[in-house]
Amino acid sequence: MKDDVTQQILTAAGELFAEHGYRETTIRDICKRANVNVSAVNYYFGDKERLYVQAVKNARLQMERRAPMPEWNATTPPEQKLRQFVETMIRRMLISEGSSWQTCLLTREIMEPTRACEEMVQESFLPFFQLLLGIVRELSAANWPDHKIEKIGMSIISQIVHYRAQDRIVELLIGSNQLQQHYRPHDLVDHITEFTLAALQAMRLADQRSFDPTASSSPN
Amino acid sequence: MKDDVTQQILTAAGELFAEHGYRETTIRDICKRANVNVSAVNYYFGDKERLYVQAVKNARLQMERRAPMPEWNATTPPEQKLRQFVETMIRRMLISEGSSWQTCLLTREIMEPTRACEEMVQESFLPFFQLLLGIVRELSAANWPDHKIEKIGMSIISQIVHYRAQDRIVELLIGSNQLQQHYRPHDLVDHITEFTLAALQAMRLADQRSFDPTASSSPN
DNA sequence: GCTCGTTTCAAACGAGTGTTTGGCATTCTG
DNA sequence: CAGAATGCCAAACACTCGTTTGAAACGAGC
Repeated sequence: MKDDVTQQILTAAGELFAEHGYRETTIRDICKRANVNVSAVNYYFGDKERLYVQAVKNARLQMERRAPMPEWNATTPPEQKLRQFVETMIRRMLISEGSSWQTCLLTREIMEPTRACEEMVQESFLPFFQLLLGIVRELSAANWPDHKIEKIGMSIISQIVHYRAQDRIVELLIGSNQLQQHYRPHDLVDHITEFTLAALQAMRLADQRSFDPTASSSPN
Repeated sequence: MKDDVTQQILTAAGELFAEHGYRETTIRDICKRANVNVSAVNYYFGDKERLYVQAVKNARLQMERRAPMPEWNATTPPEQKLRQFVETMIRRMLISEGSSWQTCLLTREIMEPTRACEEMVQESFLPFFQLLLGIVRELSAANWPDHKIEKIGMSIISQIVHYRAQDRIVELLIGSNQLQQHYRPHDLVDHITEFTLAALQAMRLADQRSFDPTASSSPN
């Protein structure tokens, strides 16, 4: 019975924290949704802050379980890896079955980090980002410095995160009609992959040209 | 004297709202910083929410005044326009003289829109975004549909906003050493412009090739 | 059936917050 | 100058919220 109650509280808390944020969510609201007494939070979790940290961790684990990274072997081309990376991240961020309170909560934590943030970064984001950098490295010229690879990685991440973190603004800028028609997860994966691969291709080409100006002489 | 007091309150409120958010800043904190009595807020602004809306508007006007868009004529090449657009937006978002509470406050409003958001979008963001779309259109193939242009615009915006909205995560991912060394505003303008122009160039090329496969036959 | 540890509950506590109030000081006005 | 209007202030009010409390209900083990 104990595990049952804690899980009920964790879920209710996750949903409410995701929707309204830490400060705007009251323990009373959480307990009402979880059908438990107000003092249950303090009894099982100590205080509101520790409940929040647990709820964030719970959300992260659920999210990773829902959209795991695909497995690759040595022959998988980097273009395919990049596409699948973007696909996985979009799935984690934007899947709208039940509109995924898990990612909403984690996005809040990205935008305004609290004590729950550091574990999230260490356990999840840093390895995830390193994986991306490896893919980008495969698609880059050999002589590019690390900080250039990292900036490209940031450019990729930012495009994906944008549609979750600034979703309200996106809707206001392009209208909800366009949004439903042309901004489905699949469309976004296509666009972001295409845009990124195009950029990398042209940057490799420009780099190569600067060493070997005879390759092509078309100006502009 | 009246204008003096309201301006003092607006500034104090803007700084505190930017740093701690709406809910976490109290009227008492604002009035203490502004050296006025607690009841001054209700006397001059009605209530806390209306003060917040005014503070956001005030911040937006100050930000636009600080980093106006450059003037262009008919002969300005679109590549230069894009670079200057990115430069202006980076300056608005990231200038750290006094670490610009104005943009912090506006970024909060982007991430979690309140009643103050709609005016900000209508008055500032929408025309700004339309301007960007015009530039992108100049750099695109003639047959690309509107939603493709818009997605490219989003890719540009997102790269810039990312460094303000997710700045804590950026620091955790790349380390504060790297951040100070390679992520100065100027470096970011360079990278984002280069990345975007490269993407557009290769996308134009790919588009052109699909109509005229004889242009180049290099595989990969 | 009794006991003891655990879980649940209604009620209360105490700190913090937005807002109001009633009066005092200052400034404008006829 | 008298009086009205405005600006300003300390105190109080009303309410919310996180947390605590003390007792009741429950359940396993002897």
